[in-house]
Amino acid sequence: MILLDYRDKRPLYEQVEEKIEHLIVCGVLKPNSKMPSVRNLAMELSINPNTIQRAYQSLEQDGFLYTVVGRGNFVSSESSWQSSKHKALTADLTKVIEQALDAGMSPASIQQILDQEINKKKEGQNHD
Amino acid sequence: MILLDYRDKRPLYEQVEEKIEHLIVCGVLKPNSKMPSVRNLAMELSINPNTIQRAYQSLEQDGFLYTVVGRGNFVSSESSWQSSKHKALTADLTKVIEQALDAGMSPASIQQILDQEINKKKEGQNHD
DNA sequence: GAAGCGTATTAAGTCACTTAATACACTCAG
DNA sequence: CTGAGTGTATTAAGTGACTTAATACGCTTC
Repeated sequence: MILLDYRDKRPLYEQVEEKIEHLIVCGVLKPNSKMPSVRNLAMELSINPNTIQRAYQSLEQDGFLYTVVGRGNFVSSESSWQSSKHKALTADLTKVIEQALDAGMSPASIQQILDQEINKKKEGQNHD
Repeated sequence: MILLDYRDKRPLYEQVEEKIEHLIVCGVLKPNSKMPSVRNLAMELSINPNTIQRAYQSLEQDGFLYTVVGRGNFVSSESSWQSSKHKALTADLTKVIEQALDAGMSPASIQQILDQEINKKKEGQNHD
């Protein structure tokens, strides 16, 4: 299910987290399907259950999983993690824009950057 | 000139950096005026010269100071650090907007956030 | 009540980062 | 051209946060 890379400098729980998120977003793991138990997955990867636990906890925070104590972890519905991602992005955008305005950057400059990125995105899609 | 706060959890060089940046932005330190030498300021604050050196180096990177080897550090012109700040902000904005678009956020949503922040800023200025 | 599950607490290990010690290189006044 | 001033490079010590593990606890189901 998952392959760890020990040459990767990032922590193990982050690798686990990232790969599971990918499997969910890509639709490999379907909503409401059961995830492996923290112990099983830990055994499979030869690491400590707490490491899996930490990954699962983060994934729950981000809306990708939900937990039923004593029963296991399950994949959330798409709407759940989509709204979660949306919230996070909104927070990031708000913060950066606030900073820019506080530092005296003109609204027009920011608008220009936004338009530019939107165009770049469009170009990337339909290059006919 | 500067007072260190040892209860502050942030590193010393960051405190020094921040306070000097503030003095420059506020116009207390005038362009082309000479900064204290790394040794003098270190002595005054009873810390290691390398710590001051590190702060000065960051400030140079950010366009607040310029160095003449063997002579000392000097305050940069306003245009220098203004353009530096502008660049950093532009990079931040570009990155976050890219992320948002890649994650499928609609241009309209982003536009809405921007407009909202611009209005908030305006309100804060002329509350008559 | 036993076997499965998630969870809490604690501690060991490690690693990046901050700070310092020290030696080197440049500039300029005398 | 020397010495006192300046910035700079290298190396190492210290420390603190973070990752991971060991272990014990509590819930759910059959």
